[in-house]
Amino acid sequence: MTTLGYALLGLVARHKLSGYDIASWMRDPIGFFWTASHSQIYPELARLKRQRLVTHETIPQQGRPTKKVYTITDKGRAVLQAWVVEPPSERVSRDEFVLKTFSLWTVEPQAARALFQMQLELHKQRLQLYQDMRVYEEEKRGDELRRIDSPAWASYATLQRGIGYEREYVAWCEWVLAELDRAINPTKKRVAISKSKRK
Amino acid sequence: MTTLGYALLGLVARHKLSGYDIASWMRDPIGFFWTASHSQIYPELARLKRQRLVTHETIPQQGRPTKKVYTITDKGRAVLQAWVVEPPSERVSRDEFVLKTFSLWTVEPQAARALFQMQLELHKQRLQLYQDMRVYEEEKRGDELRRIDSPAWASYATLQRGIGYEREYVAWCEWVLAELDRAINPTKKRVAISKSKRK
DNA sequence: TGTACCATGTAATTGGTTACATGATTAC
DNA sequence: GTAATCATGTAACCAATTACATGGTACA
Repeated sequence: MTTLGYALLGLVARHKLSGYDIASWMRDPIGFFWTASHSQIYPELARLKRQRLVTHETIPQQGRPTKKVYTITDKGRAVLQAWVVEPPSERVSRDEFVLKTFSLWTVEPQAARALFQMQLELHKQRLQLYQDMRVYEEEKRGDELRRIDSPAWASYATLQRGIGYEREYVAWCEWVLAELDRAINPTKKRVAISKSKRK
Repeated sequence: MTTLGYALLGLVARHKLSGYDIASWMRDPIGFFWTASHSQIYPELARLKRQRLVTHETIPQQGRPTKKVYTITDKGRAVLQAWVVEPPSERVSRDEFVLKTFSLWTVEPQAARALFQMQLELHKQRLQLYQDMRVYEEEKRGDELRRIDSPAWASYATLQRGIGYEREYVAWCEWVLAELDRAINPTKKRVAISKSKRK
C-alpha cells in the first residue's frame, strides 16, 4: 500500500465520492499536507478496488459520462485504522525555499530581500485563509469540533497544524528580513520605523 | 537543472568536497530540509561536470580508492545565484503524520494518544538538538553570524527555520494530546494533575 | 467562439529510494 | 572476525508530475 492509497481511503471513509470528486478535493491539499492529481488517483482507486478495500457503484447519467462512486469496505476501514496508529516512516520534509536560503550568502542583499518579501506575503495570505477557515468551522460545527470521533474534529486538528506551520513560516521570513535590513541600512541606529512594526 | 543539482552547487560553493564527503553531509539534511543518498549524488555530479558548473581534481591515495574533489566554477556560481533569487516552484510539503491525523477520528483515543506521545518526544528531541546547535554556533562563530555574506550566517538562518518548525510541531502535538485527554478522562473537572504539567 | 466544468482514463518522464557491486583500512 | 569508514559507481523500482486523449454541457 502507498501513502496515497491511505489518503484515498481516508476520504472515502468520510463520503461517497467519485474519482473526479476526489481529484477536486485533492487539488487543494487534504489535511493541508497531501495532494494528488487525477492521473494518480484513477489507477490507485482501481488498485484499492482489486484489493477489496473499496467498492463502487456505476452511476449512468443523462448527457454526462457514467461515473463510479466509491465507498470504503469493512476491510478498507480496518486497513486504514491499522495504518493510522502505525508510527510514520520519517522522511525529510524537503523545502526548496529553505535550500535557497542555505545559499543566500552568495547573492545581493537587495535581491534576497525581494525574494523574502514575496514569500512573506504568500505565507501571510495562507495564514489568513486558514484562520478564516478556523473561524468558519468553529461557527459552523460548534460542538462537533469537541468530539474526537468526528471527521470534523480531525480536519480541525490538521487545520491547526496548517495554521501553526504558516504562522511560524511568517515569523521566520520576518526574522530573515530584519537580518537583511540590518545589513542593508548599515548601523544607523534605526529609529522610529515603528509604523511598519505591526506586531 | 534539478533541485538536487543546486543543493550540490550550494555545497561545493562552500568547500572542496568529494562525492563521498557530500554524501556524508547529505545523510543529515543540509539546511535541515534537503537530503540525498550517494546513488543520487554521483550521477548528478557527473551531470554538473558535463555542464561545466563544477570541476574536479583526481586525487590518488595510498591504500584507498582514488577520489575526485569537486569545486564550483564561475559558471556554476552564476547559475547558483540565479536560482537562489528565483521564486521557488511551490510544491506541497507532504507530511504523512498529518495525513494520519486526518483519519484520526476512526481510531481509539488511547491508540491515538500513544502515537502522538511518540511523535511529541521525537520532535522535542530534534528541537533540543537544534537549540544546542544554535548555542554552539553562536559561541563558535560570534560576529560571523552577523555577516549575511558568510556561509555561517546562511546556515544559521536555516537553523532558525528548523528550530521554528520543530517548536511549532511540538506545540501542535501537545495541543492534540490535550484534546485527546479531554476525551479520554470524561469531564471530571480534571484537578491537580499538575505533576505531569511540565510547562 | 471560447472557457470552465464534468468525467475517466493512459503514457512518458522525472526524482528519489533501495538494492546490487567492489574492495581496502582501521578500530573493537 | 566483524563492523564501521573510506570511496565510487550502476540498476531496479516506486511515486509524483506533466502531457496525451476523448467528449458532452453550461455559460459568458
